[in-house]
Amino acid sequence: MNIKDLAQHLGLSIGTVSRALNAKPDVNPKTRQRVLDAAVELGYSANTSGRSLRRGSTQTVAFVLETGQADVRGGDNFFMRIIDAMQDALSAQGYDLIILPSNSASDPTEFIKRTIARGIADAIIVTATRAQDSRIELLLKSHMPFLAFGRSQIAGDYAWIDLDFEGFLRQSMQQLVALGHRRIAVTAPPSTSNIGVLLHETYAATCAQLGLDHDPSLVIPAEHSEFGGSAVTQSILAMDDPVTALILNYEMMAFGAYSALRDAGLSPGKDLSIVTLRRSKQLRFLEPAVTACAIDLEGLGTQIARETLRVIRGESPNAALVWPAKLVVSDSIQAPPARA
Amino acid sequence: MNIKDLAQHLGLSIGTVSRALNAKPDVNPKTRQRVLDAAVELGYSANTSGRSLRRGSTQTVAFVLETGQADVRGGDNFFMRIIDAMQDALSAQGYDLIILPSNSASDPTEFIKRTIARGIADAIIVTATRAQDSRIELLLKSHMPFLAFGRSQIAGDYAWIDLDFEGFLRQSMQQLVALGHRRIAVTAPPSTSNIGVLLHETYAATCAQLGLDHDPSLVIPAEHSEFGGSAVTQSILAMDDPVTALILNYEMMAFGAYSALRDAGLSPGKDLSIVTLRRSKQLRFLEPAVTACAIDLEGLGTQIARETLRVIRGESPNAALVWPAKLVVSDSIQAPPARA
DNA sequence: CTAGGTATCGTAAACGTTTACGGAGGTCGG
DNA sequence: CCGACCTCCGTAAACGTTTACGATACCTAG
Repeated sequence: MNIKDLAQHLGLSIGTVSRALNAKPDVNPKTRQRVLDAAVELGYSANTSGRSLRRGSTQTVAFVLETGQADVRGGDNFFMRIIDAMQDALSAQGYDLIILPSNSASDPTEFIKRTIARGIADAIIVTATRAQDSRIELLLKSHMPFLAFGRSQIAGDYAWIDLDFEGFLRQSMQQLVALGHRRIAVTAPPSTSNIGVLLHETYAATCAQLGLDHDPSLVIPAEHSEFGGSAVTQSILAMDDPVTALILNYEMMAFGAYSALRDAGLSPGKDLSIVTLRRSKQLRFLEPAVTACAIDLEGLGTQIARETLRVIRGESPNAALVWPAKLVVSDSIQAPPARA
Repeated sequence: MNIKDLAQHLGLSIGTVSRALNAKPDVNPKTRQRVLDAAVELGYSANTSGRSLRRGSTQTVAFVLETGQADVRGGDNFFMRIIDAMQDALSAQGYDLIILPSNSASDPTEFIKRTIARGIADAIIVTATRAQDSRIELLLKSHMPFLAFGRSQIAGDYAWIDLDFEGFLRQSMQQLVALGHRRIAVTAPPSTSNIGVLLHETYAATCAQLGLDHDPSLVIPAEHSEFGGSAVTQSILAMDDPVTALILNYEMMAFGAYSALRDAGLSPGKDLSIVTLRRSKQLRFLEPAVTACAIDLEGLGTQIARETLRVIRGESPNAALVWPAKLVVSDSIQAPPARA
């Protein structure tokens, strides 16, 4: 079912049919309607290869999902909810969204290079960004329109959007200090990563602001998993100078933290206050309810789509965008226990 | 960076360059190597549109992910692990994998129709199949190579692969009966769905086989979520004639079941035996450890990829394939409590 | 030495679209 | 009544590949 078949069936030339389908001006309204009717009747859709070859654009946005990342595997499908919203926003503008799984077996940078060269999409969205991210350097050098979901330390004029880790940590610490906590631990990725740096800086600044002693060793590296949560909790319980609150930068760690506390005969909230980054469906089954941020994932998805389209169209995009996270307090944070 | 640029840079014609890149016979081994070296040096990859337009095939498999389904949202990224393995198996054969998110906003059948017409992939994999699935009818009618991940009641010659729900239920009931259970409940989707029908039939057959009274009302419809798990548990606890074991056909329901039992002052395993479909990472934090099936998701992914390639190549595929699920017994099933 | 064969490469057509350009017919003002 | 303009449509080139076919140079057997 080509455009040629469609044209023959209508007794028209393919040029006219194409113009009719693409709403070009110089075609008789009556014939245009005839063409449109025949198209839906015969189930014609323009062949993607032919169209994008001629147009030089694919009308497609590629979302590169690093499937090996812990953040993808855990959680209540964080990414799927974002992608759903992106899909809606993009298709409203005539764009398609495809997800490209980049697994750990292949080099992420090579994957991006190949994706650019193949010309499969008009823009690329990269996730799981790192501080020194060669994918971003590559995208900048190749002048490929792209958006980074997650910040990086690569200099240059490009758009990125990320969650408000800073606001999350600041709000958490404020709440905890208001309850009387003085020694607060927070998990972080290794300090070489950009999130790690950000959390360290924010921790120091907030300590100063709230009048806490700043002990950098309380920013504790932890694996992004349930097991990371239990490991960091155990290490905290073994400390000489007791910590009374723990802030987790990945929500699934809460499962590990709760179970480590129970194994030690302690109860979350009462013996150790727990805060985690994002409210997710699974967390609702933890008792007491865990204090976490409400993050509008659907809004985030549409925002990502919008920014990406602006990059494609060459409009000056919001170069840096921090997506708000609003802390919702529950019973997992309480006043610190009386000193033994 | 066209093939033309590459050819000019090498002082060759584009025909020769193309033949060299595609390992065609009539090209000098020395020039071939020269071409390959220049290609990696200049970062050349064949433009997808041009190639697939000429070839008539895209060397791409599209995995249509129904992002609105509960099974996608829950779990420890069931699909991502499958997709990872598919990716490896497909790229080893020179194929690419793209994921097409089909969200609830659009009609799934229209989405498939458009995907076919656009000619974006050589084969389509559909998920979240239903008993009467118009997508499968459409794919059959259009002669598009496809594979259904999940069974359906649509007649026709097509390949599908699905988890072994039947074996799961049979193994679970055998174990439970061996422990002394006589009244066993099992959750199921509405009986109009194919899984619902399958579970009903298997339940009846296994009851007969094991000498249990067959009470069809013990196949209980339940929502595929944590809340579905707690709802069904509560309804069981309210029964006059007590049920001593509960089999959950979706793993995340275990969270709900455990918390409902705790709320009633009961303990899982001791007061009510619990079995669930799949071992997932999150479940490890439930106490006692929940009895569930080990399912080789990576193997499943490679199998899906293999079958899809066979469909594309017109080789007779394994039309129907049930992927094994092996029950791993833990402390969540125990002998039934003495009758009060 | 020549005819035929082989190895290697260039040429050009084709895939399905879009779009600049031109042409035929009709309308209208002078 | 005639030239100018507008409306509508067909023609053909172009996008980047692949591949059938032909061409050249070289080699070998007779």
